[in-house]
Amino acid sequence: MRYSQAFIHTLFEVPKEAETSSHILLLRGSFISPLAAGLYSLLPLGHRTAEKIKSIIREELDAIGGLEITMPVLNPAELWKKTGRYFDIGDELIRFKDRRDREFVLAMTHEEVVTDIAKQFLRSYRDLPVMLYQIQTKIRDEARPRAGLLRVREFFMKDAYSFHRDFEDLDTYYPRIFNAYLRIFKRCGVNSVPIEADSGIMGGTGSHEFMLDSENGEDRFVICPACGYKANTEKAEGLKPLTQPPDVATPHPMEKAATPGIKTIADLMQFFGTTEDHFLKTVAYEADGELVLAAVRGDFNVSPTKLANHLKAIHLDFASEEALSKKGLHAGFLSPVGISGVRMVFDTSVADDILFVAGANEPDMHYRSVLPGRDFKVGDRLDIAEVREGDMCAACGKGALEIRRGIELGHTFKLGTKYTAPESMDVTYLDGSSGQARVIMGCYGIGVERLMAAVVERWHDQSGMQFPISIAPYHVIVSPLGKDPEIVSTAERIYLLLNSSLDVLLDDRDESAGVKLKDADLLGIPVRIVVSRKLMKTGEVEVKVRQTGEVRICSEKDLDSVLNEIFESLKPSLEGLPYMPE
RNA sequence: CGGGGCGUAGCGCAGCCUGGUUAGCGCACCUGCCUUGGGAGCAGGGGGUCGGAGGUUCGAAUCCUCUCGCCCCGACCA
Repeated sequence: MRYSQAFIHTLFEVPKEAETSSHILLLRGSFISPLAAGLYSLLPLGHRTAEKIKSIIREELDAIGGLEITMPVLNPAELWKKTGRYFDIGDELIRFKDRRDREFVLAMTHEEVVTDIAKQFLRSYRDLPVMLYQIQTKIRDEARPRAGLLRVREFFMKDAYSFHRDFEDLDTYYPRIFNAYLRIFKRCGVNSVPIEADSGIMGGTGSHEFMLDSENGEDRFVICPACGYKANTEKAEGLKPLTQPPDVATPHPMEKAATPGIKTIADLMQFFGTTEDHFLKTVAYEADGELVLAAVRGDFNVSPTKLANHLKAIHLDFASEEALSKKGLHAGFLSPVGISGVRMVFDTSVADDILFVAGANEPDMHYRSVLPGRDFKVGDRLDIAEVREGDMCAACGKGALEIRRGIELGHTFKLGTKYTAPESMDVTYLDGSSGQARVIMGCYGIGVERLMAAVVERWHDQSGMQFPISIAPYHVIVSPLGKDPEIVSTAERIYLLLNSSLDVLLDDRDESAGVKLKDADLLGIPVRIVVSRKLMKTGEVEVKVRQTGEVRICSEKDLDSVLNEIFESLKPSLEGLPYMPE
């Protein structure tokens, strides 16, 4: 392709709305064009890269037996009501009526539709397992799109769904997807970190997120340097040792203390002369409308995600003043002491050997020397606390957990029967012996544009992007510097020679050397071939590798072998990541 | 949804506080000459409902009211 015909319109200046490097560079390189908040057009360069990512995804999924399909984005609301998601999902799901007044939604994923297909066609154990996937538009009315392509409202998602005769088969199948994911990201030029994840509203029995370690990521995950445990902070568990030894040796009886106007933990610490971890922090939530009190040790915070999961709640929110006063409770002085008729959840940090300071369930009053078990009843203790940087790893007890930011590149779920259950879409098959059995599902997603942006986050420098050869819009850019006939004809010759086997961009513009070189750097084309007057004297050309900065000067006839060497060196290593066919 | 910032040419900005010719600058774009190893030079040129609506005024980019949009932080987020 000739540069002058390629619809490339680079920007010299940084668009004001962009702050993240991938956002800035994709805009400056004219890969994308904003339409509205969280909506982008993919321009020719961005489109080419997205298509290359899609091809890699297809190759890897086809290699493990995946079958590509296409499902409609427009879905009848009825289907989504059947699985309950119509009611469980908030404003993120776009709903509307058609001209005949029938309710529709714009699909944000396709579990409903694919399960409907499964119900129609999967009859016998002979039909299982099967994996169907598509690369299709997803629409989500995100509360806050951000960072260019990292979080948008409409995007291409590769969504795959597998169907199995039982959980064992799903467990056997899952590593194939897992490995294919590692291969896909690796082939796109980035290392992904698989972490244990919360499955959220999707439900199910197990889930992994594939993260790219990145400052600009919006997710947080922990990593244990000792045992390698990795998990989303929404799920990760740390040990909860005390900063001071327990104090049951002198089990003072509980006593009430007036604490007029003292509200913050800091003030209370001073008032009672004790440390944060000797307070009992009680927080009120409404879980699907029911008032719930959650108690953690004072140095922890309640994790809403963990709490919601334990409660199997769809909607969890801080309790309103009204909900509290209906039960005669007062925010700021909540306590499990003397409470009844309200559901309580205790964190594992609420230990039996600590004399706590706790609220008194009346204004301006606290108790001191509150002993769990003696002064209030403790049921099961669950992990509902947010993990903190430096907490000891609960998996090995040896490592201090590190918290990292990451970009979620992909997510895999063992769904189980969430969509095939009788109360959902009720999908069964004939198992060949005892009759009907329930289909077990898994689902697996990758955001295409997000992956593109993530690769740019990982691969760029001051001058611009540094695309991995596998997903670069063009493999090679040929830049003739100057208009001498000899320079032009050499560049043309090289272009025609390479263009039959590679994606080549010929910078045929009447631009200064500086402009051409700067643009080549900005666009991040992996290999640049410069033809210049300086080099013409010896009949040579310059080959430069964008990612490494490596420069080779070679004659035109050696170009082929030099390029072969370079391309070989740019291939990602897939060592240890074999296909896992059936 | 809460907090903050910003809307003037394709991009980046000045002008606004203190209202007053034809709204200005750099980049980009077009024409010609010239130049070709790091966003050159000279000359000429096109491009604006100053986000929108209403108001104040003889007169509004500028003052007032409302409104829409975009970005950032947080909440939220199959």
